[in-house]
Amino acid sequence: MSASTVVNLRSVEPPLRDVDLSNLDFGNCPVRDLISQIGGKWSVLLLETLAKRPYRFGELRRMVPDISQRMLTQTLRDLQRDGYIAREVFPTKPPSVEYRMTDLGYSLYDPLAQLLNWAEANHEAVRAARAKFDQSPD
Amino acid sequence: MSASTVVNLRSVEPPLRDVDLSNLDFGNCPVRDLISQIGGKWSVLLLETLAKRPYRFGELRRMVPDISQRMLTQTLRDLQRDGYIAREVFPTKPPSVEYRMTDLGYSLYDPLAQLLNWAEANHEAVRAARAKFDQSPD
DNA sequence: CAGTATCCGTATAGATACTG
DNA sequence: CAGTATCTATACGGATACTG
Repeated sequence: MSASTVVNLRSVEPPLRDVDLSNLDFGNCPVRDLISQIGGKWSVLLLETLAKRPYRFGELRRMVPDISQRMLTQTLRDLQRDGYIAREVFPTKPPSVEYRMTDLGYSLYDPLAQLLNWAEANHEAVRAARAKFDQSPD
Repeated sequence: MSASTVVNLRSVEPPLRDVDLSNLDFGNCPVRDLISQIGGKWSVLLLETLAKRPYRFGELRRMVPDISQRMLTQTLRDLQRDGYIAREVFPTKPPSVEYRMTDLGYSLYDPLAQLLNWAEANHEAVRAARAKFDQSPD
């Protein structure tokens, strides 16, 4: 969890380099901070949508019909607060508001998309594992 | 978010094409499925730990002191159910149980680690954006 | 159009006590 | 040692109604 975290894929002899849980100090842990944000029910979906192009509030509502107005507002505000998306108000009559992804948002979306690809590619394996476990928990 | 979703990996330039929200069918959405699992408070932490080497239950408890016994058990079972980790019981006296990462778990950990690296590298930017927003919400 | 405000049910997680 | 069982607090998310 430290900055020196290395992806060690082969557990040969233990390099035993600590995951450094000593200063995992939640609330300050950037990883949990990120995960808990994108772990929200709608965050990833909105990031995916806005990665394509900017959208207005009402457009987003129509594109993600299952979301309630409340959750759309809240999720957008959270994403904006963290700097992933920007909100621009056009003083039209009636007012319109546009949301667009920021550079920071795009930089997040790059590794995030790789994770999403993994999910797409491997969800069958996961479902299989799950079915097997539910049948006979080892 | 459907099975036909194609996530474009271009790390450079024009971000992304279709997301295909038309038939996003939650409950079957592999992405939400994954995100909601690793979105749990302890999943990522345990995956990181077990990516290093196998650990026994008690060792995990000591390495992640904040976790309750209940949540440790539950999170480990969930991760096992999805096939990310394996559980092996040694009929010693008293019994000992070892948890280790599976191949599927390692394959997940690869893209996941990239996301974690992003979090480490950019959490200052996020914190800054957040502070600015809290001071004067645009 | 793009939000707020309010209410309420459910899911998630912690504390504590007990067990094969 | 490695868990279960129970109870409880809170966070998350949905529905509905109202507004600049």
